[in-house]
Amino acid sequence: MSSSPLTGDDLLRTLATLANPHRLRVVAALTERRRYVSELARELGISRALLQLHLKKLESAGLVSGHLELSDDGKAMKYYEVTDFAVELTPRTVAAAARTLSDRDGKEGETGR
Amino acid sequence: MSSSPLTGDDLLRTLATLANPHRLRVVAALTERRRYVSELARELGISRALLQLHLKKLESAGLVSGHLELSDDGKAMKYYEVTDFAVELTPRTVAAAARTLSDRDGKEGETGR
DNA sequence: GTCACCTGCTAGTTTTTCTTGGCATGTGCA
DNA sequence: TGCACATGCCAAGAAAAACTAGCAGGTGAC
Repeated sequence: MSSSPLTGDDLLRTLATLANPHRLRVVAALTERRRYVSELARELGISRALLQLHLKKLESAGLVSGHLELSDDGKAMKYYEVTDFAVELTPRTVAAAARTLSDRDGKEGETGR
Repeated sequence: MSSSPLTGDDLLRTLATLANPHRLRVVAALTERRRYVSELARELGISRALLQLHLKKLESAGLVSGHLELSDDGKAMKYYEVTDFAVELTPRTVAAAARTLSDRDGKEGETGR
């Protein structure tokens, strides 16, 4: 329930992260219940390498989180679950966030954040 | 106030469109008041060609709309203003949208739009 | 030992998006 | 006529994101 208005850069990262069909499906699947990487890859019909890349992006954006666990038979499984994010997108919220964007394209390191 | 849940493809388009610092600033500026292209380009400090491209994307995503008008001195000015969009981003809304995604990467032409 | 299943990383290609620069059109004004 | 400002579009290069393929390590079971 982090409905606290994000900074422009965070909003940008969140939007860019969600703006991908695979990642949207990943979030959808994990919303149902948590899953481990290989399981999810099979379910979505994409390669593990690709999925890991998407999971990495989702995780750095704080939308999902992964935890390494040992299954009963001793195998290492990395389980992922969704974070309880909440972002409201309206002209006002976007305008507010835009004002805190770090200079040019987010290259410059600003005070914000 | 179109808080009606978008289809997966529409959500994807909306997210992809907003996931850009220039477009975020454009929305922010237009939220204040409407503006014509050249005016906005000067204000944001970007080239007109670039801005037009961003405006085109924003418009096809339905986030802004432009109207050609004739100024008092007979010049053609294209004024843009923001649309009153509203999108809620939470695991549930994302999951719901993901289920309506057109097959592979949205390449397939579906019924929607 | 060999197979099946789990994780993680990286180099390199392909694809998409972003940007720039130039060119064309039209109006009013000195 | 030449200048200032408006619009629109396109070709081509630059940059960023997506994806593939391959290799590494580890455990349990037959």
